[in-house]
Amino acid sequence: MNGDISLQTFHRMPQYLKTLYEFKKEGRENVSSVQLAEALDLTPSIVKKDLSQAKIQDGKPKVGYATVDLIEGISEFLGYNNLKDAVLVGAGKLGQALLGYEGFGDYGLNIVAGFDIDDGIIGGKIHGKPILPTGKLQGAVEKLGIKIAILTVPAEHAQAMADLLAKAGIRAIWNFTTAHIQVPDNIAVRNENMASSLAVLSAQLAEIMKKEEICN
Amino acid sequence: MNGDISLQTFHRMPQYLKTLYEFKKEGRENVSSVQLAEALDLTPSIVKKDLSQAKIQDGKPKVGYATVDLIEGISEFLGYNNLKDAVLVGAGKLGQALLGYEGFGDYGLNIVAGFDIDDGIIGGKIHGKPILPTGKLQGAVEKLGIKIAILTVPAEHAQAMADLLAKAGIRAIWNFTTAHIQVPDNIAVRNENMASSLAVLSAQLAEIMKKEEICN
DNA sequence: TAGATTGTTAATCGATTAACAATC
DNA sequence: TAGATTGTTAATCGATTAACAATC
Repeated sequence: MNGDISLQTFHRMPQYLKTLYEFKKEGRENVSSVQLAEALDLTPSIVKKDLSQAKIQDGKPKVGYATVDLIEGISEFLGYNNLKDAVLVGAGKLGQALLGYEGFGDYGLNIVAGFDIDDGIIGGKIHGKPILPTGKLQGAVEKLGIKIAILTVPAEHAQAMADLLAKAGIRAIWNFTTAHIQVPDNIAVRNENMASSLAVLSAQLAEIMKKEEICN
Repeated sequence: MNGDISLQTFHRMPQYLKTLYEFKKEGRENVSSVQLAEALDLTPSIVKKDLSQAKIQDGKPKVGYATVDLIEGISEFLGYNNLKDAVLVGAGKLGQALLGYEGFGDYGLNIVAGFDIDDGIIGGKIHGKPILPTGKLQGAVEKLGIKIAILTVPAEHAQAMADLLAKAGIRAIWNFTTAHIQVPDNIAVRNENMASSLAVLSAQLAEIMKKEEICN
């Protein structure tokens, strides 16, 4: 049913939603593809294509889309209305920050617990989330039928932990480590690789600095 | 000079580097595009293209690339050898986690200070980095000639802060907020949007769960 | 030498953009 | 009605993949 919608489209949806909330706050009852595109530095074409492919709600020629209906439609489309449980593996600095990140609820994600090997934090709570020993990971995931894991362990443990997660029945791994993990193809992986992101930003910066030099 | 190298190539470079370090540790003196591709789930074609476009060091037919030379070449290419200073704006939970992230040094990035408006943390240090009032941001950036900023303020302040950063002479913004920021086109922006990433992962998960359903 | 692997060119693929008929 | 905007189709663009001559 969504197999033909590109992942790029999914990537833009939360941005549309955020913009729509702002428009709603400003009292706009309708929005056009041009307005959405301008707010997000996109083209009207891509906005129209995304919305027409993905959503139940139709726009009206000359009027645009009804703001609140579009908000509801995209929220539904993204599954923000029914929370999905997740576990977080590796409660170090980054893991703790993510445990305390309040935005996830808005995005339909509920972290039920963190797992770690450090006895100093096991048994306690961080930002209200219980920290359990890694040994209990598989049992908890199986019992609760959890499909999503956030991976924030040190890079050298990433693959071993991914294997364990796979065995436990996890079907989506949000990988915040710098390691590339190998998983069976019935598991989705999304890499949040800081080093890669920074490399791209640096390249863009170098390009800009070069241009400035030329112009001086 | 690098204007014709795609940003995708830059994105893959740190992954090559990481893999090469592992290969080196295993004692491999040479690596082929096939080996690199296998380790990272890429095709040999893209590896060869990336390396030939970006790098000074040539591979040898039948042998491959010299591991240590390739490491050196990519490190140089990515600018890991000369640290670039950066400021971090917004020392909340995520900001603090990034202030404490030790990996940045390896990637050529040095965070010199964090900025915030909270008197409770201003004047102190977090993970060894001084926290200064936002009012001192512009002066510090100008004086030190800093070009890179990490943006971790609440979304509603993102645009105002981006404007301030632009005025101060920042040329690259690593945006960790969910807000889309508008900047002049002599400033590079890299968005690290959790909501967008999660949307993509959820879509992939939904696809997988659908397949499993069909097969049962 | 024979065969593996490079570097590069041409073909493919997929996503974005442009164009336009339909329509409110 | 006239004009703005949708939804969709065709054209463009860029990145990946496949193919292959060069070569160690």
